[in-house]
Amino acid sequence: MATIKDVARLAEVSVATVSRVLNGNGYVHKETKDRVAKAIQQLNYRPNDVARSLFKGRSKMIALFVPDIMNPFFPELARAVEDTAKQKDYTFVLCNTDDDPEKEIAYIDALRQKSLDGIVVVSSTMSGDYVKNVDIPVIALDRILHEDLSSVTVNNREGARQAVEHLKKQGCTRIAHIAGPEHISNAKQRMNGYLDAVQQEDWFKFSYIEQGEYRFESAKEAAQRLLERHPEIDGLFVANDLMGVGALKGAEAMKISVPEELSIIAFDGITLGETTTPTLTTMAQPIYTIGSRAAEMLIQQIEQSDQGTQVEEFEVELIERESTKRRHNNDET
Amino acid sequence: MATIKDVARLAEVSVATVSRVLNGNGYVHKETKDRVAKAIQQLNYRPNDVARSLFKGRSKMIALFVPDIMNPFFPELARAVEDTAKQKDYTFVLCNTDDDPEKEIAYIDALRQKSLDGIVVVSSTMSGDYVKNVDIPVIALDRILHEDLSSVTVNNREGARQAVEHLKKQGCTRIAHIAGPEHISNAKQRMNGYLDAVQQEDWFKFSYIEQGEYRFESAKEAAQRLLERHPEIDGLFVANDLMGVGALKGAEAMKISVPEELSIIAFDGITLGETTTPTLTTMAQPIYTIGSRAAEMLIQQIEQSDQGTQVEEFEVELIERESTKRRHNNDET
DNA sequence: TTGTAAGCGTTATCAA
DNA sequence: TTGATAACGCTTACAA
Repeated sequence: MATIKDVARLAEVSVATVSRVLNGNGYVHKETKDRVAKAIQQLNYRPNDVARSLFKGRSKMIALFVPDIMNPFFPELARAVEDTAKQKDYTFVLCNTDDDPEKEIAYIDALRQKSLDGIVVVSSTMSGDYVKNVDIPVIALDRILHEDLSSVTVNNREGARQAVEHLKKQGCTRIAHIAGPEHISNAKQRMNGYLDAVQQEDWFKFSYIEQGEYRFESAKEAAQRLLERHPEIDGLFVANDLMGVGALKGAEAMKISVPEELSIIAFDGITLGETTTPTLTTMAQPIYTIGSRAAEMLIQQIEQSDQGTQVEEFEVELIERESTKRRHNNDET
Repeated sequence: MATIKDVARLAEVSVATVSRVLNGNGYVHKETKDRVAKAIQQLNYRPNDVARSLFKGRSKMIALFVPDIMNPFFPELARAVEDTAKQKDYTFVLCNTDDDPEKEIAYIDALRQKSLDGIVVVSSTMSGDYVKNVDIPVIALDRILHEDLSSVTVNNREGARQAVEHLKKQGCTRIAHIAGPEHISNAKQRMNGYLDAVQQEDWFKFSYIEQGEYRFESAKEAAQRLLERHPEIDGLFVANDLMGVGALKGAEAMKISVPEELSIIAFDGITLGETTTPTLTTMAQPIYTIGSRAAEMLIQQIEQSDQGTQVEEFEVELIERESTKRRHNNDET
């Protein structure tokens, strides 16, 4: 690979001059600039980013931390962050943390040694205090980590409430909930939204809530327990689509037909919900948008560090599919 | 961040000595070594990888190129490569190429500037000649790019043949195929495997093959065209699971019940096939294994560049699920 | 408008 | 067994 010295030699100027035309800094005579440009062309010269990074202390790399890219919610987020990174000329590093704080810290350590410039984090396990002491910008995505850490999320609580309202509108009269882990902020918010919508109903009992751990199998089992215990349930709000699909399977296993006997609505809007039978009604997040926005925000903070804490919340949107359907016993307009 | 100089000063030695204890090179007196170790501890010193990279011309970073991480086949591969990279102390860069040769080249260019050490590539569009001139190790994964480029794949042709044999064993008598893009090596191999199994059957016609482009929608339409044109079809081998799910949906749209009237088997073994109704029978690749193996191979080639071209082929395995079932009209033992 | 040279944080060569 | 120092390729004072 050609270096700046080779270019300088060929163009018969000093490396400083080459550097100047490279970066558009300082004055450089039109003619010499052309000479340098030609040399760069001839040698197919590309500046060495490592040398640049060493000098600047910055690498033009950002990372995305996700629990596990195999969870179908994360690929779209990853795609969004990567696209945005590329567009702004950053390299994209992907880290699977398995929600393990030690791994998260180990990654941060390792990446700091490479002068990583910033991190978009989907995590519920990283200590807020720890994050605050990381010396590069960090944006929380999808889950809130700490009050005064910048974040990009959706209106989970209100969206959850709307999901339940949708079931009511469809005529459901006993609506249960399969929840995500309480230590994950969005799971808690979604449960609160469910409670907002059902708590004053006289039929409501806390045993209408089951824990599904944001996992397929676990949600399938939760659905079965729920339907066993409460055969009167005719509506189910599931805290995310992955579990929603599990619930679909749970109902299927119990020969309860969806949506005829049981309506199911979930949350997220991942494509998985389009491939099941029946397809899954859901409160869709603008997944790509939030990922992309988080990356933008991060890069902005990297490039002009004066920014304070930024918090953005996007709205979810109902996507009606086959797993919910109007009940006959409720003929309101 | 503390530098090696700080450590040297604190330990009252030269930077050379610190470097020696850091890397376990050369002789260093036990006592001084301890002193240095203590200084490192006290300062919580971490060597600057950028400086190291500059000196060594290597970055301890590898990349994975995939067409699109949102395609459900790739996350597991990405996970495998990332895990392996981490385990060997490499940083993992993810690139979505959209099967666009220009993007692929642009990525390679950009990453070479960062002294990237090697690439695992899933691609059908990158020019083999181009790849051969890349000056770092490249391993092709899942798809073969060029005869003398190291690769990790599965026995697509034989696996496909077995898939069709399975349908036959289940009693299917008219077996069609939804194929992937012919320019993708594994798609072509799978089609050949299909042909191996059906070409001498007297019922076989080339119009039993439809193009599904490795996409859900497209496969759904292909299935509908196929079943419309050839209502006698009672078995369908689909070149990958994503399309298999599309085919399931196509049959559903036409009110053809699977597996009662039509058996469907696909290829890949992604989890998506476990969530559909009916669940999808498939020839499962050892996805994690091949990803992990490709990464290992890559790192091996990086660290001892004497290796020649290595080609490894893994075997696929039948996973029977609900979309195939024994036909009554065939009672062989 | 251009060049010289110091410095970014390492490693490795050579001498002591 | 240890220390000086050049080198990796770049950017940016500072000088000219």
